[in-house]
Amino acid sequence: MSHLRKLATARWLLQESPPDPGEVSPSDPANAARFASAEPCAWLSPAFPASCPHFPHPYCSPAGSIAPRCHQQVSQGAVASIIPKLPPQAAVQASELCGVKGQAKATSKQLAEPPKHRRLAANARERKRMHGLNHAFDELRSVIPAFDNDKKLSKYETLQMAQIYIAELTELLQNVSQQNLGAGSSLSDCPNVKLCPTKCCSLQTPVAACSNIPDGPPKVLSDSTGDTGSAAQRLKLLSPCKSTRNESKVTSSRSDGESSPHSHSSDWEEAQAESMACQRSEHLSDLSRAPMARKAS
DNA sequence: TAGGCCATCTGGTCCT
DNA sequence: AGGACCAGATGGCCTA
Repeated sequence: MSHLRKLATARWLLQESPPDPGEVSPSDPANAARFASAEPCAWLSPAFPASCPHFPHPYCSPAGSIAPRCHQQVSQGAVASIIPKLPPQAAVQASELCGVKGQAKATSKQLAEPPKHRRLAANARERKRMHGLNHAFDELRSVIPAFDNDKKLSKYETLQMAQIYIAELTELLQNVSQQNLGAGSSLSDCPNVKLCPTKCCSLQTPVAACSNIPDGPPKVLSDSTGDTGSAAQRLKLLSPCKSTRNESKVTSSRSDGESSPHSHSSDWEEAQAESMACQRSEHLSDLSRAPMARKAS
């Protein structure tokens, strides 16, 4: 868990540009306590439930109907394409659910509601829950590296990429820590190295090495190759190889986990890095096989 | 047209 | 008892 906390801070520190208003700074004393908490839920932005300016209530539109995808990156067209799927009763029920919070408790009549109404209410809750899950996936997509593809990452790919991204950031931290121990000079003298400015977390190690570290999370990556020496560069190469990578893709990545998804690319020349990727891919492969085993049972 | 991905519904289970 | 969570089923949309 401490790794995740470090990464939350690392990601913050890697950004040179001022954060978005909605972004959370771990150096903020108010947020420091959150990031210091051992409970991951505490790390979530308090603004999360109302993070979408269009729908103040989480996943409920102002009109009370379900907002299928309450996220800035989702076009209105996408929303419109989903809303009609909702059965009319469900929309009505959802509006009731969305507006009922904080209001009077259920009446005896509501308590004795027929099973059909309960089923509809459960459907609405489930819908809302899944929307929350999708929102979380969207948030995750927004912070992990991705190629400039039109197509967004699938849920499965998003989880894979997040896992790889976290592993690479962790490795980056470890590498720089070792450099810090080995080198006699203070890394804090290097303009490209930033130390966690607060005691909000245990991260007192540099979060960026003095070589080829991108200014921020590589939101959009090109498929250009270059110096593969840094961990950050390797991270680029670990990014999905859909349309921009081709030829020697080892196996295709399937969301049902039937094959071993390999994330490394054909132009990966560093044998060591390739070895690492293979190990990671094997690990991912193991993970991806797990659901199949459960299915088979 | 087949396959992938997704949203939704549904019933079961667990938890508070 | 009611809500959260989960997984299976189903149907729609999109793409190769």
